[in-house]
Amino acid sequence: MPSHSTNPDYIPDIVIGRLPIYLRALMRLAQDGQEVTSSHELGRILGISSAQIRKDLSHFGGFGKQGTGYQIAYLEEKLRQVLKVNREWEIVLVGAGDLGQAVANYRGFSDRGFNIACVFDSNTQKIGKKPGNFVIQPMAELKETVLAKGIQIAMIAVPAEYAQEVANQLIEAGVRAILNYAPISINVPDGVHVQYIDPVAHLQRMTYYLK
Amino acid sequence: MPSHSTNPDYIPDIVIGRLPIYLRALMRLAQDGQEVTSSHELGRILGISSAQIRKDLSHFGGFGKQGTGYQIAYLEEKLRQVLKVNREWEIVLVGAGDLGQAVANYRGFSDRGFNIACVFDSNTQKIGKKPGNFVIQPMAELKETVLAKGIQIAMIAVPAEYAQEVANQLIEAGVRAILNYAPISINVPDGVHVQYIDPVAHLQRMTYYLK
DNA sequence: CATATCATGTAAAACAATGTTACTATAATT
DNA sequence: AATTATAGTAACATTGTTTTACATGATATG
Repeated sequence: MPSHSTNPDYIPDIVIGRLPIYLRALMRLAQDGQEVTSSHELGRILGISSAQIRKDLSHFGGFGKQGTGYQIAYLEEKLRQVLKVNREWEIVLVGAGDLGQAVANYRGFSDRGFNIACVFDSNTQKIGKKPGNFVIQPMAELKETVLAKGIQIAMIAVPAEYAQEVANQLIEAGVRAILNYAPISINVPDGVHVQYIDPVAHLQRMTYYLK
Repeated sequence: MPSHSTNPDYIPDIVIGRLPIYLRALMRLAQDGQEVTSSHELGRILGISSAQIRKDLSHFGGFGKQGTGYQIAYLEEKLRQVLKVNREWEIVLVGAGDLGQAVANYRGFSDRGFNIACVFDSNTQKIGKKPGNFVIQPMAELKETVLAKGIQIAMIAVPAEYAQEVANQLIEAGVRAILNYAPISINVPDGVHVQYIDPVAHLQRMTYYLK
């Protein structure tokens, strides 16, 4: 997450983070049969100011039409291009415990262009066919398999104490983006991106405001 | 998420959001048998500057000792107090499909003080005993049950098209904090907090930087 | 015991993000 | 033709966030 105001092409990560939210809203509007929307409507739906939406989008070009608004299908396509999700991505999943199996079986990934291409676990008893259609492979095969497939994205669903070591191996195998379900922060070199899914952290963030 | 610089007690939400991360790191250090840490060590572990950690903590008082650092157990306890997680919280879960059942069976919640107290689903065929120890109740019983138990926290794991309506019913029943697993933004009145779990949005945020 | 080192807490400064306003250009509607 | 709606842009003000610098106190060392 570099910044460097010296680089005019630099776009704040916080802006990138809002694009999937815009995309999600556009998909919903499209599904409801709507063809055109506006920054005001999007803002109302998302609880974001219309000015901010226009400003965010203007980083990437003019996608709307003055007086009319945005063609939903067109803007959706443009956002997919920007986010590079106008293609399918293969993912490697490490960890086939309860959490890992739930992640493997979650339909939302393949529905939205992310295919789990292989699953690894250190428990040799799990090697073989287990959840859904996935053949669980031993960790020893990770590097070779991931390199061969050229996979750049990983999900980690192992106990916290193993997450860092797993991350190291993944990075060794060429992974550049990690979605970490383990409740622990991991250290990665520059150029590798990490996002965290920790539902309990989200809950704890809200309890502050309760009672 | 109000601000108002007129209120000296106001603490930025982004600061609140980092406290669970600090807590998570402290728990790990404690588990490893360590008794004392410092803002520098925490910063190194978390990839956050030590100054920011000190500043964040200073909002709530002086928890450290100059020259020494922070007693891990003490700081952990203080953070729990601030976040109000030095107690157990009951949660209502709505949605008992694949995702809802996976959420219901996830050990991480009860391990960290969040107990799923009841589960609702609109599919009458699911009413009865299904996942883990949870008896799935019909939506018609939601308001009465949640009000009677005084539950303030909910998790939504229903298809996106039903999420807003479910949220409305939950808020009617007194819920003030919602963890939404449905990939859609929901509108809530002031005083109700929402957090989102959308793994695909996290992945899409990272693909921008790939290739 | 004096000195060096380490670490917190905080004030000030620097930086970044957001919101506001004003404006132009364009499109659709009346 | 006039009115209304909207995007896109720029300038600005405001707010929020992070970093820097440093005074103070604690600990360790020689």
